[in-house]
Amino acid sequence: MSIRTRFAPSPTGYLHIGGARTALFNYLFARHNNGKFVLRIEDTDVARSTKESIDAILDAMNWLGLDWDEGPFFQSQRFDVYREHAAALLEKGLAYRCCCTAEELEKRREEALKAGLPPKYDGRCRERAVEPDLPYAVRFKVPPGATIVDDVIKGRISFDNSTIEDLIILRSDSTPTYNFCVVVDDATMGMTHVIRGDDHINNTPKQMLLYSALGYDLPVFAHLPMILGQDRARLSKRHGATSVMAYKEMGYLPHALVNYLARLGWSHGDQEIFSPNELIEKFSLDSVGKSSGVFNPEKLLWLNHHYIKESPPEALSSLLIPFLEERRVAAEKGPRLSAIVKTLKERSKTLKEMADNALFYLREGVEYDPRAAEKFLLPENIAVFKTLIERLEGLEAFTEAEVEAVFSSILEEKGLKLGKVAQPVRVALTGSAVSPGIYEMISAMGKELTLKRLREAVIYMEKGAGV
RNA sequence: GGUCCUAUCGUCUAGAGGCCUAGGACGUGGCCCUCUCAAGGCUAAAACACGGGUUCGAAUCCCGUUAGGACCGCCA
Repeated sequence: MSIRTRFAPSPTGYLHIGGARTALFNYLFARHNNGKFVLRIEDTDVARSTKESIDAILDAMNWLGLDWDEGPFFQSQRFDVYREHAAALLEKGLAYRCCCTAEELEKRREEALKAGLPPKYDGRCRERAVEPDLPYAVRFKVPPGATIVDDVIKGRISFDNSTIEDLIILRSDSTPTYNFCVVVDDATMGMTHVIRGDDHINNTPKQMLLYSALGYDLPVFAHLPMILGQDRARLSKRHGATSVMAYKEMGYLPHALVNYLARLGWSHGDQEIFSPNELIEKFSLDSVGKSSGVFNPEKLLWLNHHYIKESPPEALSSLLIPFLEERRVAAEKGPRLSAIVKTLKERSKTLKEMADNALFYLREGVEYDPRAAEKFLLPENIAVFKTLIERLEGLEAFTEAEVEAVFSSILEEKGLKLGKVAQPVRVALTGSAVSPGIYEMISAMGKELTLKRLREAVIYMEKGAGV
């Protein structure tokens, strides 16, 4: 039988890190097995579901490259299917009408909690003979016995049915609830494997009971351990960015996030770096760990830097443009962007950082850092600068090698160390005492801009000499 | 409170009874390289939660303790 998995987010917010990993594992498992990966939107809570959330989730899935084969299916469009299933259960006496009001139930729950008792529905409508003329919800009649979950990741887990309450499957407005929809959908959509967060473990026996009441075959369950924040509590906003798209905005590469998430809870020996295809090829539920893991932004940053270093400058350039526009500099005007990017890859951990580092290349004038100027733009350097300008002017291609040759000749003639010349030139060209390597930077900057800035620096130094 | 899950360096993890004086990676410290900053190379510190078993032998199996976590909605 062909493998089918699904990712089923509820559209009540953006796609977060935890959801993305669940989606990724479902995707990888399906792809690895040449199966199908289905996207389903769980929007039965009409009040909380929004179109914006749906779009946001789809955008994030696309950005991560988690393409799905079927869907998105919407539960809100399948209410008839759920009602038919509920009617069948009612018919067979496996479900019943409950007239308790939400307020009553809430009150009883609080009292039970206060008394230290399990806040479980007492089943008072279960055996009632007559149906009063009142609004009702439909509850599933949980049978006695025990339910065994054979989880691929966690192993065998046993639940005593007496700890499970008669859950509502249809609300009093006749809309279906989560546990019921999941079962009906997973069964009718032919899911072979249900891979989800282990916060759903306690739902699993309820769902299994529903499968059997409905007469459907069980899927294989695989419960992924949670992703925690630094304080080991479930990952949430207060731990920092949890939205997938926030990482895009911070200048992360999608595959860096994917690689990071894959290794959080899954491993393949000592390997850390996986290409997308390698992930598909090597993924297996057998090597998913059981214990929850702490989200580590530093390691993600390292991976991002790794992939920036590996990426061709041309690809990076086009990704960088939106970040440059954000900073109101036009990339087209400056030296060729990919030449710039090439000098920045080693020292930019994110695209955002790279955009900041690229500013000195692209802005009109140079703004000297006072401390750097004070230390390096000294009158004694005027002569060297003039020689340098002269010789650079004579260059044709302005390659890194040519530039280096010019520096070498001057250094040798004047008996200077490179540092004595490179630092002042660096400040002259960038305004800062920190920058990419001097030859590569000059080459990337191009003849015209380099000479312009060197000449401006000479003027600056000449003024300083008079003071 | 009840149900359930989990437990190897600070963090992610390797480890499926002897290969473990426990390996890799991130981070941290040091050294090297060096035109600054990076990158890179080398190196150091750093862990089997605890207590009982089982076994010739346990990080690995079993039990208990402890500690974390999740869930207990007419939310999903």
